[in-house]
Amino acid sequence: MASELQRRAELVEATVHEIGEAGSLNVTVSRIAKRAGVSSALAFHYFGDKDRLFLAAMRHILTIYSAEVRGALITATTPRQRVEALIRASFGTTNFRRDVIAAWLNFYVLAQSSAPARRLLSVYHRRLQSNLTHDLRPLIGDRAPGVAERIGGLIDGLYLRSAITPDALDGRAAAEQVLVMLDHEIGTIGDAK
Amino acid sequence: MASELQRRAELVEATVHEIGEAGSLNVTVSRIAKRAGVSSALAFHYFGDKDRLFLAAMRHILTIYSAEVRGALITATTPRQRVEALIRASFGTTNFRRDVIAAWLNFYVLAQSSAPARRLLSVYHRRLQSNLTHDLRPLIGDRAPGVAERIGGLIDGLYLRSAITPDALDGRAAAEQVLVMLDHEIGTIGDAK
DNA sequence: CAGAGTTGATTGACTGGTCAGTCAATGGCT
DNA sequence: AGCCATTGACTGACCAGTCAATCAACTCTG
Repeated sequence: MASELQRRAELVEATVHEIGEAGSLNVTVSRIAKRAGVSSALAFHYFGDKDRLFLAAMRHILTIYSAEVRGALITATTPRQRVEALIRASFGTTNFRRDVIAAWLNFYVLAQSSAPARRLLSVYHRRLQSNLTHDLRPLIGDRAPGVAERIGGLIDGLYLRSAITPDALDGRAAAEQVLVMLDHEIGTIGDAK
Repeated sequence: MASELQRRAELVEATVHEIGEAGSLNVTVSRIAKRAGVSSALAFHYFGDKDRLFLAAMRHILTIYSAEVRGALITATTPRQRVEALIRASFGTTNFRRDVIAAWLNFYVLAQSSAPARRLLSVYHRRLQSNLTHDLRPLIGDRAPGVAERIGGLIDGLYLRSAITPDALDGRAAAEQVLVMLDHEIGTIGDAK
């Protein structure tokens, strides 16, 4: 017998994995449970229903992402380096695993109809926005929020594109593109209105 | 009795509408057919299966979008105006209908697992990229492709965000953000590497 | 022009399969 | 004994896709 925490973790991992294989949320709880080596009834026992299992999986992904961001930030000293770290972390290897990509895309879809998903998504958005703004402010002052919004938007957009067509644009190239934009935004006196 | 073309159009419209209400592709063909005022068997008769019905719906959306782009372009004379028209059209009212947004999001999800969907999506990407590059070239020469990729990426990213959280960022504001970026990219001698 | 044949639109009823969620029961650990 | 993990077996609902059968319009022919 395993502890509840172990089982929950295994089920969450299995959920992400299955979503990755299916490419959608059309995944049966039975398959997820089988991959985790338990019966579907146990999944229901621990998570209540399918939706909450998905949300737990997404929370898990966000937790890993946060950890990666923190890890990248500790080696950065200057504000510029910190911004770069934030950008690079967004296109890090973890985020580009096939299953994580699938989870993200479906997460966006789910956010349309599920308030809890929308809340969780806005947590990510606010955190990224806040991180970027904080480190941009020493560089460009009051223009920071606007620039942060554009950088965040470009990150999301390029992530989306490289997720679907990895040949046309890989994670490294996408990060470079964002950095180029950063240079243009920082090196200019043009104002964000 | 109605003509095949009429019925196909009605079914496609109904499909988009139902996807919008559900927020996902979990829509039964029966419901779609009912909304179109026909039996589900007719939908299968005309489209073969559910997937092809969805793809037809997405093609329809892309067609409308293309028409809107063309419409916006005819009143534009300078390259700069043309680029602006492209950007504004992407955030036009049609694209921001609830059901169209839902279709787009699910389209991205589908593109992961469906080759036809992926092909269709890449048509959109290439067209946008090509349009942008074409009109940017007179302004910035060889930097055009890189800038076009960033602008396209920012369009997609901000669309995504304003689609999910319309309060935080509406279509108009998103378009303005892209235009600000355009100014920074154009008004700078910084190079895209 | 009557009516027999043809073609395409349209459907109701059905099937085979799937799946979320339940529940009573089992088995191990303390 | 009591608690928690765990499950097998079920069910009630739902759904994609099929099929054989109508129905409406049009055409050809005598």
